[in-house]
This record gives sequence, C-alpha cells and structure tokens, in this order.
Amino acid sequence: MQKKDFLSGLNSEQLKAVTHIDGSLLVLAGAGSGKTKVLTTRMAWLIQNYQLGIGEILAVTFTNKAANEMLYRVSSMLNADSRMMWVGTFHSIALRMLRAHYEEAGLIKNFQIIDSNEQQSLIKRLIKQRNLDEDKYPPRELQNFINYQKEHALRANQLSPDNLRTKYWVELYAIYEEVCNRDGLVDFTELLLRCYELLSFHDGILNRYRHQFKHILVDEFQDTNQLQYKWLQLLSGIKSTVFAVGDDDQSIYSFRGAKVGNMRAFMQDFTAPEPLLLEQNYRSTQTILAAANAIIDNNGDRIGKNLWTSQKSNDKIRLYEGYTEEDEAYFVVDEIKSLHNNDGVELSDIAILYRSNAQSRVFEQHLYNRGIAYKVYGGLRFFDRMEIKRVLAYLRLILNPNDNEAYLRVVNFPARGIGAKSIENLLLVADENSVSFVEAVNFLPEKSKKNILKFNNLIKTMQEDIKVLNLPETISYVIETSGLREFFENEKDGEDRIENLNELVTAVTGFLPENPSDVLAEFLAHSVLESLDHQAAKNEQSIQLMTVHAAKGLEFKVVFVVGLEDGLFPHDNSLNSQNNLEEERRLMYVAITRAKEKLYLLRACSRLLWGKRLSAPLSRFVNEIPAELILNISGMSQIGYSQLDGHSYKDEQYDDTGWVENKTSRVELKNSDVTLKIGDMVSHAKFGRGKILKLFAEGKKMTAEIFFIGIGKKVLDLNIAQLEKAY
DNA sequence: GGCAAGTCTATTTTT
DNA sequence: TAGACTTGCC
Repeated sequence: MQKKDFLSGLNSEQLKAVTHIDGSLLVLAGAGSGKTKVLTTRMAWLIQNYQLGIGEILAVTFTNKAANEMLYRVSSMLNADSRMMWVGTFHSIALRMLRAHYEEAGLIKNFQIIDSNEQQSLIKRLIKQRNLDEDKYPPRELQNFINYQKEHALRANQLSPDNLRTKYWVELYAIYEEVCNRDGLVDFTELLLRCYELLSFHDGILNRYRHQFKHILVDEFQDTNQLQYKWLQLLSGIKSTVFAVGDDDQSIYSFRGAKVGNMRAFMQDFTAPEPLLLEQNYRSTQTILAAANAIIDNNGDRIGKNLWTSQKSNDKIRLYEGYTEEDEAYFVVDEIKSLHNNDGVELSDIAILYRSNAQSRVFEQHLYNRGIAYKVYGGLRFFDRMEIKRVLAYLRLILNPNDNEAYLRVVNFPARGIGAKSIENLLLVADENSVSFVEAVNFLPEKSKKNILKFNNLIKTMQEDIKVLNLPETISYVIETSGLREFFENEKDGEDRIENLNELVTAVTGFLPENPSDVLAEFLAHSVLESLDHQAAKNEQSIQLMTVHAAKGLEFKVVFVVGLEDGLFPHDNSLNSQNNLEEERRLMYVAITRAKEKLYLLRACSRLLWGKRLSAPLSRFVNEIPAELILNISGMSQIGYSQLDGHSYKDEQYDDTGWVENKTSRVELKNSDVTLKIGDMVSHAKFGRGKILKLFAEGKKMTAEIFFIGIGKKVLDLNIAQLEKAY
C-alpha cells in the first residue's frame, strides 16, 4: 500500500511532536496551536510508519466530544474501522477493561454505572438510615469525602479517622461500598479506581495491556487527577511511551480534583525531556493573543509560554460598560443584529460567554424578545430528563433486579398504590435481612405484599418478553408496558415528555454495541457516560450561550465575554486565595482565546445580585489588558463619541454620578402604561431616538436622563414628555 | 397525587 | 429577591 504523507502542513514544532519516538514526551500546546491535529496525525503516523495495529495505540481524552473528534479524524486518515481503536475518555476506557474482566474486578456481569445525582441520593439514604442529622452531616460533604478518597486510591478500610466526624464518614464510606457492591452499582470515580485496582492486583491482565499498548496518548493532560495519573503510570510501565498534551494555562477544573502539578511531575515520573512548546496560534488575531498573553502573564506558577501568530489585525478589543445587566444585554443583542445583518456573520459563529449559568437569563430574554435564535448549553442533558431516567431505570431493573437505585425510582411510578409507608417498610426489611428491595418482599407480612409483588412480576415479565426484541423495540415495549406513555399522555404538560420518549426510541435505532449480546448493558452505560445534546445542534443557525467552562476547546468568530466585574468574574469565592484567583485568571484566558476575529468585553456598572442592586467594579482582568489593545465603546451610544480610540478605558468609569446610591434614582419606572428601564431605547417626537441613562422619582415627579443620538443628554419630565419605546 | 407553603441558595461540573 | 426544591397537608 502506498504510504500517505501525513506530515506535510505541520510546522516544525508540530512535526517534532508528531514524530517523537524515544520515550515519553510532554507537549505544552497553547490555545489554538493545533493540538488535535498533532494528536491525530501522530496516531496515524505511528500506525503507518511502525506497522502497528490500530488497537496498539491507546488515546485518552476527557470528553466524549474530543474522543469522537479524534476517532473520526484518525479513521478517515487511515480508512480504518474506528471500533477497533482504543480511543475514549478515561471513564469509557476503564469501563471497557472492566467489562472484559468483570470477574477479576469483583463485579457482576451486568454492573451499572450511576451518575453523581444517583450517587448523592444513595448517600442521602444511607445518612438517613444511620439516623444522622443531615444538617450536621451533609450528604454533599460525604459525597465529596468518598470521591476524594477514591481519587487517592483509598478504600474505607485503609482510612483511620482522627475525629468523630471522619469516623462517621469512614463508617458510611464502608457501608456505601458494601451497598454498591451488593447492588452492582459503580459510580464515576469507582470506574477509574476499580480499573486501577484490576491492573494493580492482576499482573497477567496488566502485562497484557502493557504489551498491547505500544503508545499511550493523553489529551488535556492538565486536567488529570491523582488517580488518572497513577493509572497512566501503571499502564505505561517502565518503557513509558506516554505522549501527553496539555496546557497549564487552561487548567480550570482544579475544583474537581484536577492537578496541574501532574504536568511538572510528569517529566520526572515518566523520565521525559523538557516539554515541547506549541506556541504558534492559528486561531486568533494578534490583538486577541496579546491581550491573552498579558493577562496570563500575571499568574505566578506557570511552566511558561507565549502564543504568537502570523496574522495581523487592527481590530481592537471592544469594551462596553453598561449601566445595568439589562443595558449589557441590550448592547450585545444590538451588536449581534448589526454583525449578522450588516456584516453577514452567521449566528452560529457568535458566542456569549459568562462565568455562571444564572447570567444567561437576561440574555435569553433579550434575544427572545428581539427574535434572534439562540441555544443555551449546559442545561439538562437529554438522559437526565426525568422521563428518560424512568425508562432507563426500568431497563436497569430488567438487567439487574437488585439495582436498588433503579427500583426506588420506578417502583411507584407510574403510581401503583405503593406509597411512602410501604416503601419505608420495604427498605427496613431489606436492611434487616441484607437483601435487595426486590428480594425484600418475601419478608413482608402477607397483606402488604400484593402491590409490590405485582411490580416485581411486571419486571419479570419484561425480562422474558424483551428476549426476542431488539433495542428500539425493547425501549418502545418498556415505555408502553410500564405505563409511562399513558401516564404522560394524561399529564397536562406531558407533550414534551412524550416527544422525548419517542426521541429516545429513534435515537437508539443507530446504536451499535461492541458485543451484540450485551446491547442493553452497553446502551445503559452509554446513556450515563455520554450526553446526546451536544451533537444535535451542530448546523443550527443560532447564537451560542454557555459558561466559559463549557466553551473550552471551542472557537467562534465573534465572542462576547460578559459580566466582567470583580465579584462575578473573578468570582467572589475565589478572591480569598491566590490559587483560586489564578484559576479564575486561566478561566479568563480560556474565555478570550475562544475568539477568532472579534472580541467584546462587557460589564454592568450595577447588577441585581442577592436580591439587591449592587454596584460592581470592573474586573481586574480587564485592567490587566494593555490599554492600547482596547477600544472603549461604552460612550458611543450615550455620549455620542464616534471614536474613543486611544482613550484608556480606566478614565471612562461612571462612578461620578453616584447614581447607584442616589435614593431617588430608579432602575425602572412605570409611566402611565409603559414601563421604562435604564438602558431602554425610546423615541421622542422632537429629539428622535435615545437611550435612557437614568431614572428619577420624587413624589409624583418622574424624570429621565436620556441620551438622544446626534443631540446629546436631556433631562425630561416623564409626565410631560411623550416617549415611546423604540428598538 | 397534587397543591400550597416553607426552605434553601445563588460558581464552575468534561465523566 | 427570585427560583428551585422540599415538606406538609388534604
């Protein structure tokens, strides 16, 4: 077969990375530096050049999206069957190994994965059962405790508590382990730990994989936690050919256990040479990169790199300082309209990024009011929807009737006359006799058995019936037989739910299991580990709204970073420690490096928070950007300047009026039948279009300070002036 | 099971 | 303050 040339089109650093062969290597890949290209080209190149089987390379990522992207690119480069490849998230790879060796791992064949919500509800139940006060011993804390211990490869019996509190936690951790084992449940962290233990305790299995994987590639290495790091160490062995790609400047998940320190440790533990730097950026303009570099430069603990680009651009970063969050949103929507209508920018090329989910609401409102299509990411995942979870719970019970979590979720849904009391009794006898809930029915007094037995028999019938059905048929069957369809059909707002149920059946039509005899188990695992949502909206023409966290790895022509206020971004809770502040700064770095061409930074001078209107100082991160990179356009609609070029935005703050403190000032006024808000556009018969800057009320007298385009500021008496709302 | 009243909580959350 | 979520009651 003719060899393909994968290497042309790589820059010299990328080439070095792709063709590195002796031992392990850490690649520091800056934002937009062609990280995925390097990873995928390397895989294709290794396979072709060293005649490796496609199963002899292991590539691990953090998201399914990244894994799918890699699979797609590599398989099209090599014309190979992607199912033979070991490319996946840490969790899915661990799952694959556990399925293959479930007995050695001490699991039942049909073990099920539970997500963090289910983990929490299980933990809650255990705390209740031990009669501990939930306020004093919050389930959340125990959940964190358990996950933390697991991330450090510590089982309950390896812990020695030093106070009463940890004594309870350790005790409950042990019970939690016991319950999960009994019911065949595996939480997210358990997947990794179980797999780690499987490899640690079984030399044969470990050696098999060590031998199989000639090369291991890791994406987003800065996000690995302790356990993932140890797992990699174990799996790679002494020969250690781990190719780790990461960017310490984009480490934004330390709050859930990611250790940036793993990057530094890597060089020593994996005897890797100095890291290779990919600093040429192919995404953003010079201006955007200069700002990003200037910001991240304020962080102390960096491995250190500087992004550069051969692109030039005179387009400055635009800063808009709105009066309120309404004003902020109004401006963004205005600007989007103009970008779309006048400059022909596609809506899907525009993103609004914010620090916290709650900020999306105002933008949604404004976008909706003005008829612009938008999509908010990070809402409820498809598989997290209540109706879908119920269907999945039935499926889980079919596979494993001892799955108590699933049992509780549907035993009385739709209602079958099994009330809280009956369930409580069931839990009690199950606990007393150390059996699962299905089995517990035998220990109940004869007269309270009836309905529960009926339910158990329903599951039994289902188990029999689905034997001859394929996956879509099975799901369809379960939706009908369980009574779920009927229930939602009779519910007054059930249409959406019915639609989702139908979609579930459609969605599974294309599901391809690795091993056809395990379709159901594989599908259930897939439903926990993967969300459907992301792929769905690829071609939709709509503005993209998401948190900065969710935006990592993505890029857009135009990016609006909103809510740039100290206290919001950086967030209040992060201002107390240097480490947290530096993580916020990396988050800011991630935010602005998403932009390819145009970057807008926004803030509101005052914001409704905690039920109060608070004045909000400009984010310190904006102050870290050299003034000459920024064009402050806050004044443009208000003061009428067409050019503020060269002005430092620092001179443009609106603290002179003190209007936030002014007792008579208002954010909103009702004038006859219209409600006027600061930031609203109005039109006046004589002065034309204008924007409301301030609103005052003194007794019955109401006045508004309005900036009229081409005229300037006017203070008008609202009882006299004829104002109409305008857009 | 459904509704009303009460309580809690406002940071991010790849799996 | 608002909303999501829980609890309590019929």
